[in-house]
Amino acid sequence: MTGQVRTVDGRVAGRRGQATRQKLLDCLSEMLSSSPYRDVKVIDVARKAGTSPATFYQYFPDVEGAVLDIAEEMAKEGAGLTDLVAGRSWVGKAGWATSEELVDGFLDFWRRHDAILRVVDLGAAEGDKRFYKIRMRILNSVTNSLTDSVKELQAKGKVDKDISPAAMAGSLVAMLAAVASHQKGFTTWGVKQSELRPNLAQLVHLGITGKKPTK
Amino acid sequence: MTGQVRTVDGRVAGRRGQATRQKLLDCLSEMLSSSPYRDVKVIDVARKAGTSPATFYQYFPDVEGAVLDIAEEMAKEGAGLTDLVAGRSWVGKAGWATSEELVDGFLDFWRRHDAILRVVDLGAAEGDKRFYKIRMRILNSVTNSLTDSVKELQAKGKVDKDISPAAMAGSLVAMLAAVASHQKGFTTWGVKQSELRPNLAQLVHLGITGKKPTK
DNA sequence: TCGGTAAGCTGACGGCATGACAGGACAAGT
DNA sequence: ACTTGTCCTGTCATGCCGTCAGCTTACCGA
Repeated sequence: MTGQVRTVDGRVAGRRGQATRQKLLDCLSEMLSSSPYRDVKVIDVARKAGTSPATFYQYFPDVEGAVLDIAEEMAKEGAGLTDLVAGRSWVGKAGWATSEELVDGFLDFWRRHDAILRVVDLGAAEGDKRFYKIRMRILNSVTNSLTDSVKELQAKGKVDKDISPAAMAGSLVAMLAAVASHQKGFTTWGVKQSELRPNLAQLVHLGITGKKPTK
Repeated sequence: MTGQVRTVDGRVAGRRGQATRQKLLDCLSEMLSSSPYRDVKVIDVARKAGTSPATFYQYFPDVEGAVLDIAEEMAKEGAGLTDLVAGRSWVGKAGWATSEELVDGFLDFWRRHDAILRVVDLGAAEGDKRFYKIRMRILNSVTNSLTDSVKELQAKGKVDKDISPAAMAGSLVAMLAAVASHQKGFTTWGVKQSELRPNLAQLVHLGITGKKPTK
C-alpha cells in the first residue's frame, strides 16, 4: 500500500538505510522526551545516533518532518483505540466497565506516547493541517465510536434529543486527551491517579448515557 | 509590591525602556499567533519592533523568558475567571445559567489568549515548572471555586460521597481548556460552535451536580 | 547653561546549527 | 578483482545566537 521508504533525494532506502533512518527516529523520540521541543536540534539527534547531521537530512527535510513520521507510526497504533468503545454496552454494570476501560486504555496510550503527542497537539493547535489530521485520526477512532453510541442511545429514547452526539463525544475525548497529557500536573497538584480514573469514568458515563453509572 | 522592571544586566528601566520592552512583547505576541513557536526567532521579533536583536537581549534572557512575561500578564487577567463560579447557584435554572456562563467565559478567555496559551500548555506538559505554575494559577482560579461547589453540594447530600471534588473539578476544567484550544478543530470537523457550547455546559452541570440541568 | 551620570541602543564578532553537495566507503553480485 | 548502486560524511556558505564595548540620548543638580 504505502510505497517504499525513500530518501529526500528520491533514492529507495535499502536495508542499511532503513536501519539508520529508524535509529534517527528512535533517538529523536528519546530527545523529545527529555528536552523541550523548541530546543531539539538536528545535530544533537545525529550525534546521539552516532552519525552526522548530513545523514539526517538525507532521510528527513527537517526536524518537523521526522516528527511527522513518528506521529504517523503512532497513529497506526492509535487506530486500535476504537476497540475500547466499538460494540460495547452502555447499560448497567457493563456500561460502567466500558467507561472504566475506555479511560484506562486512553490514559495508557497517552502515557506511552507522551512526548510525541505533545508536539502533535501543538502543531494541530497552531493550525498545521498535517498534525491536525494525525491528531484527528487518533481521536476519531474513539470519537466516531462514541458518537455512534450516543446516536444509538438517542434512537432508543434513552438520551435527550437535544444532545449533539458529535459535540458530546468530541468534548469527552478532548477531556480525556487533556487530562492524559497533564497527568503529572494532576498528581503534583494533589490529585491521585487512583481517584482521577474513576472520576473520569463517571464523567464519561454521565456524558454518554446521561445517567449515573451502576457500579 | 513587585519591584520595578529591570533589564537583564540589572539597570532599572525608565519610561523609554519600558516602552520598547512592551513593543517587543507585543510583537512577540503577534508572531506567536502567526507562526509556529519553534520558528519564532529573536531577530524577527526585533526586526518587527524596529530595533536590534541586542536590544531584545537587554530585556529578556531569551524567547522563552519573554513568553513567560507575556504569560504572567495574562495570568493576572485570568484570575478574574473565579467570578464565573464563585458564589453562584447550582440549583434549578440558575444552575444551568451558571454552567452556560462558565463555559462562555472560559471559551472566550481562551480564544482571546489563544497563541500564548498554546505555548504555556506545551511548556507545562513538558514539565517546565514556571509554565506549569502559570497554567495552574489560571486554571486554579476556576478549579478551586468548582471544587468548593462540589464539596458544598456533597455536604448537603446532593452529590455522591465517592466523588473526589478536586478530581472532578480538575477534569472538567481540563476539558474546557482542551476544547477551547481546539475550537477551530471542532468547527472544521463539522461541529458548530453553537452546538458545542450547550453540550459543554451540559457536561459541566452533570459533572458538578450529578443531575441533568433544568433549562 | 553645562557637565555628569545612568539609561538606552547598536555594530560587530565568535560560535554554532542549518542545509547542500560531491566524493569516498561499503556491500552485493559477476 | 571489478562494477554498480547504496550509504555516509567532510566541507562549505549562510544565517541566527548571544555578548560586549562603545556610542547616543535623557535626566538632573549645580
